[in-house]
Amino acid sequence: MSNIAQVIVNIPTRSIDKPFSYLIPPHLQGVDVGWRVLVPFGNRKVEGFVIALAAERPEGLKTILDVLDTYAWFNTNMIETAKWLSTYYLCSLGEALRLFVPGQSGIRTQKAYKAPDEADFEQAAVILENKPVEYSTVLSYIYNQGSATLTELVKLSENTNTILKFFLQHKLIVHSDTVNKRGKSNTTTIVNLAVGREVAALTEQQLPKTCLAQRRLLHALIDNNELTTAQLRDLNITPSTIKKLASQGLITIRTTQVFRNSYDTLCKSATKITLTEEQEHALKAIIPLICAQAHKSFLLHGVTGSGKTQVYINAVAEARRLNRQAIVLVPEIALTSQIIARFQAAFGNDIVVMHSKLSVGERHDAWRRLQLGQAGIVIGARSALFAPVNNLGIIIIDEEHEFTYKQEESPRYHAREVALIRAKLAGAVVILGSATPAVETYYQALNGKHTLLPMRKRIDNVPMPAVTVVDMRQELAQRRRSVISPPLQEMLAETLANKEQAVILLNRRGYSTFVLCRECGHVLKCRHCDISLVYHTSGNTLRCHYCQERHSIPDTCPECGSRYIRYFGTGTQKVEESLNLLFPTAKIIRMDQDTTSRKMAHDKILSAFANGSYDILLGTQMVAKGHDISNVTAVGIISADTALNLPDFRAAEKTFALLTQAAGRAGRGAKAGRVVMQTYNPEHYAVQAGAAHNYQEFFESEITFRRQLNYPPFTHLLKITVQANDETIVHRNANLLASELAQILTGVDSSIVGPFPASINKIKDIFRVNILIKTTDLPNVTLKLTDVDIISRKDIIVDVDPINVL
DNA sequence: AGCACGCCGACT
DNA sequence: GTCGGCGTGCTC
Repeated sequence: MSNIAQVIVNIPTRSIDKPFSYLIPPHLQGVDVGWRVLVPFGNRKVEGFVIALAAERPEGLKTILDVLDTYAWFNTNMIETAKWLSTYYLCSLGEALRLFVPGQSGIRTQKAYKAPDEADFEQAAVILENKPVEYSTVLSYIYNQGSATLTELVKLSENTNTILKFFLQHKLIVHSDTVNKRGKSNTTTIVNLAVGREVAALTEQQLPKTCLAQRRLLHALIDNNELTTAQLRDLNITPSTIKKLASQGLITIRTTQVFRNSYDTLCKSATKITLTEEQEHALKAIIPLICAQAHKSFLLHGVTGSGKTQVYINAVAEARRLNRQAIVLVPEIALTSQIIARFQAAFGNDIVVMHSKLSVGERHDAWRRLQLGQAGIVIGARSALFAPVNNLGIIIIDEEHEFTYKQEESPRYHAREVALIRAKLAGAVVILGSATPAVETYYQALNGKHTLLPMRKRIDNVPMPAVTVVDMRQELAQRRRSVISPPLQEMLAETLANKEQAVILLNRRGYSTFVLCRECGHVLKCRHCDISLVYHTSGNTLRCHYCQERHSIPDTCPECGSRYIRYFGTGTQKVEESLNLLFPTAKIIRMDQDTTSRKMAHDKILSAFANGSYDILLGTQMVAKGHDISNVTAVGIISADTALNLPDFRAAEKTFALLTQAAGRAGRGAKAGRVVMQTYNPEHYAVQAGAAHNYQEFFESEITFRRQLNYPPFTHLLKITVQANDETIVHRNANLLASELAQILTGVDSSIVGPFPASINKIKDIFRVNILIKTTDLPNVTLKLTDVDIISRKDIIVDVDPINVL
C-alpha cells in the first residue's frame, strides 16, 4: 500500500508549479487524493492538496503533519477542472485548486519561534554577553514560553526583527509556525442585554451623539431580545462596538452551536405555474439529458420577459428529483435579488446563497452543507462555480454574456468556460441564458457546440416596447441643445401624468473621452484599426490604443468640415438637473457609483423606486439590470452610443446588450411599454438592431465585422502585460519579449499586435505595456509559452481570452 | 510567497 | 575588517 502523497502547496504564486512528495504517517493512513493536509515546507508550515498517491519511496521525504478535514475536500471532478483551468489560463495548479477553498486557504498561519532541539545555552550566554539587554529579553521570552509568536515578540522590543534574524543565524532559535484551522466552528455569537430595558434606554440617551453604532446596537437590543451575528452585520455593528458595550457590562455575549444558514425560508409556494409553449419546448429538450446524466450545453436565448427563470427552476427541480445538485450563477448578487427570491420560493432550504459578505466560516458551513448533500443548490456569483458539490447535475449561467463572469485577477478564468469543462467532467447539463448572448456563444451555438433554444415571445404575449430613435444630430441642427430631446420629454410628461414610472439610463462609462462631431456624428477613428481615438492630456494628442499611432486634433471635422468638434461627456448630475427643471414636481432618484457606494444601497434604491416612492429612476447601466417593476412603462436612453465609441472591439456588442436590457425594463406588466433612444449614430447596426429588438440582425453585422478583422470567435486573443517601475525599462522589456514571442511562435498560426502602452499605462507607479497575440491555435501558443516558462516571470501577466484588450 | 545564501558599499 | 543592501534559487 502506498504511503507517499503528491501534494500541491497552497501558496499563491505561479512560480511553484509542481507537486511535492510527502510521507503519510501511520496515524493519518486515511489520507487520499483530494484531502487537504498540513505539510512542512522549507521552514514553514503550509496547506497542501493531495492530488495523487505514489508508490515509490525516495529518501529524505518530510511527513504530513496533519489533516484539515476528516474527508476529501476535492473530488476528482474538481481536481480535473483545476488542472484544465491551470493549463488553459496559464496559472499554477495551486492557484487553480485554491479557488475551491473558502477564503482561499483552510489555515491561518502565525509566524512563531522556539528553541532548537539541541539548544546550546552556554553558547547562547557567550553570544549574548556583548549584546544589548533587549537581546536577552527576547531570547529568554522564547525559551521560557517554549514557543512565541512574532506578534508577542514585537511588543518586547523595537528591534525584534533584527534580533530574531541574528538568533536564527546563530541557530539559537528556529521557526515554528503556529497554525490555526479556519472556518471550522459552527458557532454563532448572540448578544443580549445585560441590564433592563429602561436602563438601556437611559444609557442610550446619555451616549454622546457621535457614538452612532453603540446607540444603534442598544436600540436594536431594546426592540429585540437578542441579536445574532447576521443581524448585527445587517445593522453595521462591528465587533469593537460589541466589545465596548460588553466591557461596560451593558450587554452579554454568548456563543452557541448553530448551523449557519442565512436563508431559512421554507418551501411553501408550490403554486402550479402554467408554462408557455416555448418554455415547455425548451424543457422538453433539456430534461431528457438531465435524466441521461449526459453532458450537454444549451443556449437559452430568450427575450427579456420571456420567462427564462422558470425554465431554470424547472430544470433544477428535475435535477433535484434525481438527487443531483445544481450550481446557479448570476452576474452580480446585489443586482439579482429577484431571481434569488424566485429560487428561494421554489426550493427553500435546499438552497445555499453565496454572498460576498459571508464570512469564511459561513462560507465553509454553506459548502459543507453542499458536500454532505444537506443542500442541493448553490446560487451565487462566479465563485460559486467552485462549490464542492459531489453530485453535479446541472450548471446554470444566467445572463451569460455579462463580463463579470471573467475574473480580472489571476487566475483570469471565465466562468462560462470553466462551467462547461466542469459539467463535461461530471456528465452534467449546462444552460447558458441570455437575451443578448455573447457573440462567441451564439456563434458556437450555430456551429453545434450548444443546442440553441430560442424564446421569442414575452409571457402572456406582452408586446415588446415601442422604440423611438431620436437623431441628436437633427436636434442640434434644429438648435435644440438640451440633453433631453422633445420626444423624450413628451414621453416622460405622459408617463408622469398617467402615474406610471420611468427609467432613464445615462450610459457613461470610464473617463476616456471620445471625440465627436456634433454636426454629422462622425467619431474620430484610427485609420488602421477601426477603433475610436482617445484624447490624451499629456501632449494634447489623440491616440489609438491598438497601434500606438498619434494624431493631432483637427480644427474641423474631417467628414463634413464642421467646427463643432467636441470631447463628449455628460454626467448623471447634469441630467438630474435638467429633469428637475423640466418636471419640478416629479420625484427623481439617482443610482450610480456615487449613490450606491454604501452597502445594500442598490436594494434600497430599487425597492424605494419599486414601491412608488419615486417617479423616475435615473442612473448608469445598473438601472438596466435585473429589476422587473410592472409600473415602469417608459425607458429613456440619453446617449445610446456612448459605449459604441469606446476603443474596444466589443463596443458594438456592449451597446447592443445594454440597449436591449434597458428597453426590456419597459412594459413588464399589463401596460404597454415604450422607449426613447437618443443617439448620434442612428444608422449604426447596434442601435438599429437594438431599437428593433432584433438579435439576429445585430449578430449578422457583428459576425461579419469580427470575421473581417480576425477577432474572436474567429481567433483567440491572449494579452500579455509587461510591468516595470521604470518607463524605459518596461518598453525595452516589452520589445524584447515581443521579438522573443515572434521567434517562438514561428510556425504557429498567430500574429502579434504591439507592444503598446496599456490604456491606464501607469498604476501605482508601475508602468504597463501590452502585447496581444491573435491566434487560431491557442493550445499550441499556450504550449510554446509554457515551454519558455513565461508564467514564472514575475513582471509578466498573461490573460487568456481577455475581456479588456487594452 | 518566504526565506536562506551570497556577493558588493558605508560604518564601528 | 563587519553590517546589511537586495539579487538568485529552493522549498518534498
